Amino acid sequence: MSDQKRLFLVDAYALIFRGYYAFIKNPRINSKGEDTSAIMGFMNSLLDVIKRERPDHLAVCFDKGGSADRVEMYEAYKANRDETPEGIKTAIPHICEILKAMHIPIMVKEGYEADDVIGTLSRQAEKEGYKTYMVTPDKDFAQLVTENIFMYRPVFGGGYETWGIPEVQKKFEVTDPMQVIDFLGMMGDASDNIPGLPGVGEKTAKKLLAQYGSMENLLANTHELKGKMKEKIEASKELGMLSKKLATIMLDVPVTFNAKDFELDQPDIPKVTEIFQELEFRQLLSNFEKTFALEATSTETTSNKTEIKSTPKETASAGAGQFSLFGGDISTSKETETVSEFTRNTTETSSHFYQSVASGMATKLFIKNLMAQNSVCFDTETTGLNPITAELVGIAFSWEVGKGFYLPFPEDKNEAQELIELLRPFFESETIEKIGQNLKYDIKVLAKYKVEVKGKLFDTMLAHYLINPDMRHNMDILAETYLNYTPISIEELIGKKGKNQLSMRDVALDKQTEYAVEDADITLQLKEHFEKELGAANTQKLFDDIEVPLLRVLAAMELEGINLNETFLNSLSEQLNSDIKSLETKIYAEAGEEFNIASPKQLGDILFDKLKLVDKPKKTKTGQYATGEDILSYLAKDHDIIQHILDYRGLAKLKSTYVDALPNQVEPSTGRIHTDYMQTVAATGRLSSNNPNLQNIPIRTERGRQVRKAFIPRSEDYMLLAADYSQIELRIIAALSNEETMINAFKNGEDIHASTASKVFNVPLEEVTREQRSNAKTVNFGIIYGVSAFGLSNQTDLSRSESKELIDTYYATYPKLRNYISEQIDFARENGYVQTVLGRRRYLNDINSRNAVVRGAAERNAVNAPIQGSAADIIKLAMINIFKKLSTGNFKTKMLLQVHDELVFDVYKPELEAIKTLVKTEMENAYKLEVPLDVELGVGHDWLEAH
DNA sequence: TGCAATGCATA
DNA sequence: GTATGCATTGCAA
Repeated sequence: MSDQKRLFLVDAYALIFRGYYAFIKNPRINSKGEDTSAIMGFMNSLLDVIKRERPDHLAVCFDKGGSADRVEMYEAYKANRDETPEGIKTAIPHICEILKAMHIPIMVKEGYEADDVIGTLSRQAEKEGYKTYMVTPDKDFAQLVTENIFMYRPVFGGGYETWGIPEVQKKFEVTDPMQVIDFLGMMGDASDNIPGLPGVGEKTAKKLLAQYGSMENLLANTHELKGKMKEKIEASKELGMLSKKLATIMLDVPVTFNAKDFELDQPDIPKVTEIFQELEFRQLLSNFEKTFALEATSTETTSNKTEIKSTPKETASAGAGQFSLFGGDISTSKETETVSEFTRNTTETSSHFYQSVASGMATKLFIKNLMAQNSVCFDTETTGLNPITAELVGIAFSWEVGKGFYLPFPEDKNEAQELIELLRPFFESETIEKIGQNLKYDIKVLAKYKVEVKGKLFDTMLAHYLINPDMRHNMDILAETYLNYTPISIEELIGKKGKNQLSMRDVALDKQTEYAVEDADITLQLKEHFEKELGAANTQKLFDDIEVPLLRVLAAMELEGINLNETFLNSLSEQLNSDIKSLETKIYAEAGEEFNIASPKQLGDILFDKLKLVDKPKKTKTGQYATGEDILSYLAKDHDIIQHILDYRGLAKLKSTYVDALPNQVEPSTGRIHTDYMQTVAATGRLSSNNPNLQNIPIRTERGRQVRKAFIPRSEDYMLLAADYSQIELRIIAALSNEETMINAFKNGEDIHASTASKVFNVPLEEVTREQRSNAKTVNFGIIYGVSAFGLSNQTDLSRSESKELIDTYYATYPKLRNYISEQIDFARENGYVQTVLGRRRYLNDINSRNAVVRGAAERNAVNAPIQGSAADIIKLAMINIFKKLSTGNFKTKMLLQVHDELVFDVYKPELEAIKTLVKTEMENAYKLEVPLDVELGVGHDWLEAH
């Protein structure tokens, strides 16, 4: 190895942005509501570099105040950059503080970019005999590469690549790295707003460079070019030279490379520890400690450096002769400490003991051991994702971290049932707690084997939903976030989805075991993690009293499904088809040509380019003409074609999304539609429904409403009952704000929108016009969504100023409502979250954003989330109570659907009166507010009639 | 084949 | 102005 000294220069902003966006779908938010994604991302990269390369010398370089020289040359330089995201701005001071504590020099020079600082330092270091590595993903740096200066680029998916001269030559098709400047100058750079030569992209730039070698030479020989390109380039010679200058990294920044200052020495460990703890970087802290602890030991030991040892890993199969393995003595034998590794742990790097259990005696012994536990994590493996058709392939169990067992299931149905019978005492035990990730799925699978899962439940997915509802809750994400562990991916096991995907049944037993037990093991670890965090506030109660009991309710509703009148839908489809056809003919005639009406792009071109229906049409953000419903509605009265298009769209949507789609969703084995309720996706606490979505079946238009006729009771002996909360969100906001005027209106059973209109427009209740009521209704809803005059005027015929006036009068009428709204916003500012009546939280990181648009959105969330969320809490309570009564009362009636403020039941006719009372009582009394809750009931032979 | 953009259904 | 899910087009890979 060369003993040449190595200097690493880190391009701070580039890594910070990269880190920030790596977490963009899943931002890291700590308990104080701070977005720490950028800090985390940057620190991960920095520690990674230190750990991998152990540089002798290291500095981190920042931009400051942009490049004065470049802006002087070209006003638009970097002008199109979006404003730096809030999460990055707030990260910078933290990062600087950490770097200081780590004794890593920060290099900045006012008026220069990090590129220039790095360029200058690397040249200076080169003269002093250093090898320099520029740590950055930014390709622009390639121009600086020499024999002694390299790029050290993080690559997607982890790891780094080093670019020396040969790599740059290959990447850019140049002979000398300096030509990268010409290359960038020619093709331009959208992100830096370097214009480049018009019409020249990457391909052409490479070609020209190969031919002419430099920008100057190209511009001097434009006579050799041909056609359009010749014209364009000759006309832009100045632009070309300017672009080249802008792309050139400066090498004469007034900074000095002082070797002594740049030496990497031991950080101030207590200080760094303190900062990391403050930011709640548990995993990062341990990485940090390992990174520097390792360095300490490796310098102390004189013996040859020991690389990280390979890890013990055991996948054993317990045959009948190995009973003792169940006795619990295994932990003493092979287990060693988890390896200290910076990178994520995986099944390859973590010590574990996963075992499959053979049939016969081994299984019996295993179950005996299982029954002796107080709390067990389990995970079912099946042949597919649909729990109604999926068959059990195996079940994994774990009750001790790092250890678990896998019980494979025979393919033969009778044998499988025999095996599950052995497990019945476990699943139906009231005393053994069951832990799982998305237990609703496992419960549904086991229900097919007539096994009920009883006893206390702990669902890690639900737990995390309450802890941080804005995140996603896949096990893989949770494992990576909280355990720094990457589980075996299902794709690794059964392949990408599509043609050649295997079934779990086709996977070798040892692989099944590794995968399945790993899931159970991880889930168990996550549980230990989350149960502590649930302690905060009312979260534990919400978990125990709402989400976990609801899981069983939802499982039952989903298994039950709902009956669908397919014959009816088929005839509806025919009708729609002929109507669509005739509209199509009319539209083509009016447009003078045939085109795809469903394509917004083509439609826009026809309407606005060809027919020129409007002087200056509105464009969407992608530059297309906007053809949304709101836009077209304005034009409808002037042009027949518009109304026809709107009708066409409506019918086409109806047909494809509902009338034709629903019959395909009927489950053959039950003949019914089984939706899947997602309990952990809506940040406010609502449920969502998919495959199919039964929460958006049409109702507003006459035509659409017909689809509801297709939802019918299970048989002649049943009727559908629909129970709706009337105005629940308005009642909640009235109650929470303690606005007496509104509360009294509800108490008196008034028509709330008319009542609001009467007060706001100052007319007697009987004289409220339809228009006044309608406007009052819009404002009432607007309040729930966090009104603005702008939004209101968009929704009504009112102008912006009329809207403002209406809102002002509204607030004057209901002063406490206004107070409540500002209280919510203040609360969010102070605490970083808002909460529902049951204490369900929603964190709002942007509430203090300096960006007014972003902040405004967070403020509307602060108003809406408690309202929408409280309504969700209340109906969840009602569902749990009703479900309980239906079971204990041995009713034949089943709860089938939930649509946010509505419940639908399949009612056994003899039970109708009892059920009506039961449902209304439970719903209206699910939660006590200052305002009475009101539930409207409807009964019918289909869902439409029930309304 | 997968993804973003657009549009639209519900509460 | 809040919260979702899904069909379609059209482009990228």
